[in-house]
Amino acid sequence: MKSLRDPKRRPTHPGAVLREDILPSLGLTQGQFAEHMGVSRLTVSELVHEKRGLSAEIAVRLAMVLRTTPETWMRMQQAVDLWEAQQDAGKFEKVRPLPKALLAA
Amino acid sequence: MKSLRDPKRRPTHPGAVLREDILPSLGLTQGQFAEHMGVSRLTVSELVHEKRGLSAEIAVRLAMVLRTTPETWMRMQQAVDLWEAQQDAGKFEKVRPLPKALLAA
DNA sequence: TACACTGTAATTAGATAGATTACAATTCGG
DNA sequence: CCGAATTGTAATCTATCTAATTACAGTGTA
Repeated sequence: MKSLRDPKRRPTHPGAVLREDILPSLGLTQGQFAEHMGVSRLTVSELVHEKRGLSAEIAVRLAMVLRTTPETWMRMQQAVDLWEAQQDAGKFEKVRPLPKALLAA
Repeated sequence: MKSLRDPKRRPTHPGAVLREDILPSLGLTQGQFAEHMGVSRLTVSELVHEKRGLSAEIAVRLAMVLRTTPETWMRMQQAVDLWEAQQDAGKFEKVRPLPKALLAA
């Protein structure tokens, strides 16, 4: 019923989790949270509004602050990145899949 | 015994897989493979020599050419990105983990 | 030897992350 | 209600990265 990466809707941006789950439940302001992360308030604000991607560095910082693993955050961002790349269908017109025969090896 | 993301060695770069597995088994030159992907020869060469990361766009192209999924390639690159980010231990000195008490919610 | 393939370098263009600063709008506590 | 805190946004700057193109030297190998 639900295929995984097909013409689906845009996957959840990690910033949405910060915005909707983490920050509210912590009762911290963006500024306070930014301080914990050791980044500027603007970095948090733009993340929360999905104006930028979540970099590996930010994933590590989040994991440290929240005492979790960076992989979770990386996975979410990866899903968004992949989805974004695939939107540009035109870019891949010249791609020539290899004949199945060749891929046996 | 083996922890997952600790002070481990650098994870395998996706370019290494191209270099050591894919290209040899296909018997294609870098130039030919680049044509299939619809990118320049240089892009393939630098990937194969791990001079650059594997972007989401390249992951999609590889998946199309090799008739697999882009996620495999993304995961490999993600591991490298995370490892790289964590090398810079100094960058994270000012990070202040939240008290466990606060993270109960 | 001639040709194909490869590694590399230089250059250019376009994106992106992050810092800093600034300002207007909004929210909220006293 | 008012002043302070918080927020959204914009502009600017630096640094980094991808990718294309072009070029050239080395290494094969038929």
